Amino acid sequence: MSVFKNYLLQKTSITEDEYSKITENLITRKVSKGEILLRQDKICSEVYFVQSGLLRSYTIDHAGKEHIIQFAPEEWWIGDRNSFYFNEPALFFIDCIEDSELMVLNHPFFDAANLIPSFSDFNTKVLHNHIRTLQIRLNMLVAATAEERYLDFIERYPNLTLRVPQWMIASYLGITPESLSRIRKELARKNFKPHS
Amino acid sequence: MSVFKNYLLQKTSITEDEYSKITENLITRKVSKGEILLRQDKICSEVYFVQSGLLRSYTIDHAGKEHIIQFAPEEWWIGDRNSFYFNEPALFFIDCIEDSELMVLNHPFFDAANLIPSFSDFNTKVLHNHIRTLQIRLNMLVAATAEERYLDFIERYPNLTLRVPQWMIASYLGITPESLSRIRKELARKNFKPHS
DNA sequence: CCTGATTCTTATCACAAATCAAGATGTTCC
DNA sequence: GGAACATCTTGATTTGTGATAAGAATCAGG
Repeated sequence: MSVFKNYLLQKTSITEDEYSKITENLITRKVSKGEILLRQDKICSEVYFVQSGLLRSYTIDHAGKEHIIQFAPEEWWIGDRNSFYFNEPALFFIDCIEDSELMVLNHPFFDAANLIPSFSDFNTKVLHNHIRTLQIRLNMLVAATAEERYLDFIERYPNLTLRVPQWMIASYLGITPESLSRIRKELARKNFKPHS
Repeated sequence: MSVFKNYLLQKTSITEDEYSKITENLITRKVSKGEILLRQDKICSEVYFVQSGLLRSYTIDHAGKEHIIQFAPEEWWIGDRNSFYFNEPALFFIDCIEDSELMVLNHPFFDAANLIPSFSDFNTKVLHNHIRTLQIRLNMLVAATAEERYLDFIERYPNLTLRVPQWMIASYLGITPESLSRIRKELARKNFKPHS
């Protein structure tokens, strides 16, 4: 059974028959490290469900510097919901951090699946989850220090801490790799131990 | 006709009859400047549609400092969607900047209204709009300088610029009022003119 | 009105983080 | 195994913003 099927059957009350029907035209895609799946200012016409591997979304500022918005490991959704829904230019890039396998979800899929109330309800839940994630991220950025944001990150995404290079974590936290290195050094000095 | 009725009939294909039916138990609430409508860590059980006036949402950090998340003038929605939907503690406060009149939308309203497809579709659109707003806000915070954020703000919310005190704009931008004052001075020196 | 409170500006000082630079360590791939 | 590259750390310096304080301008209420 695919990761996506297992996920949907577990999270919703969709039946096997309904699942078969709405996913009959779905495809999975294998992508390699470094591959770009969405470019800023392009229309996002697909939302991805990560079956294995790791993706990220990020913007590039006027100075050409990357700023990571989100990581998407196994069983996460990623895509520019705004661009997908409104057919507007995407607000960020999406690319591949590890070789990954994705379920590719397009408009025909959502149109068909949303006819099933249990999927439609679940999709609404996913949207609310997305809102929560963005809101928490926003709160941390405006209200917490770099050190607090780092501690929050390793608590919230413990397995990512080991999987992504530190310069990406720094980018996600909104600081430079040098600053993150110093924060880690200071935490070590204060005898802080991760995973305790 | 209430601002809310006018808004809904204009933005959706809801009929007058349907409107009457779903809103029969709705109430409007008049609130005064300074009144707190939602407290962080409490459950958000109402979403507000602002008919007149101006609200804001904000968090308070560990040091006790406010950070404004959002302004909500006429015809805007405000509420902690996450707390409302998941029954979780709210991530921010909501209070009143100007005396305002609100349409108070609770769970019974949404339960009834979502039975009407044209409302349900519209609600999904509102959620996507919210996601877009949060995403743009996030992008600005991580990728733009304080000056860029200020210029973006006065372009995006020209009428708010005149209605809210500058220390609130500074709080929204994630800087101190002093820093905003310096930025404005510098912009004036560079001969920048708003509303040209 | 007048008074007190709030808001905005300006100045000085301090500090956190960015930048610049160099070295050390680790990884990939031929 | 070694070359080439990427990553992480550390140090020196600069820069932007915060903290604090004080004065000017504006606003609100008795």
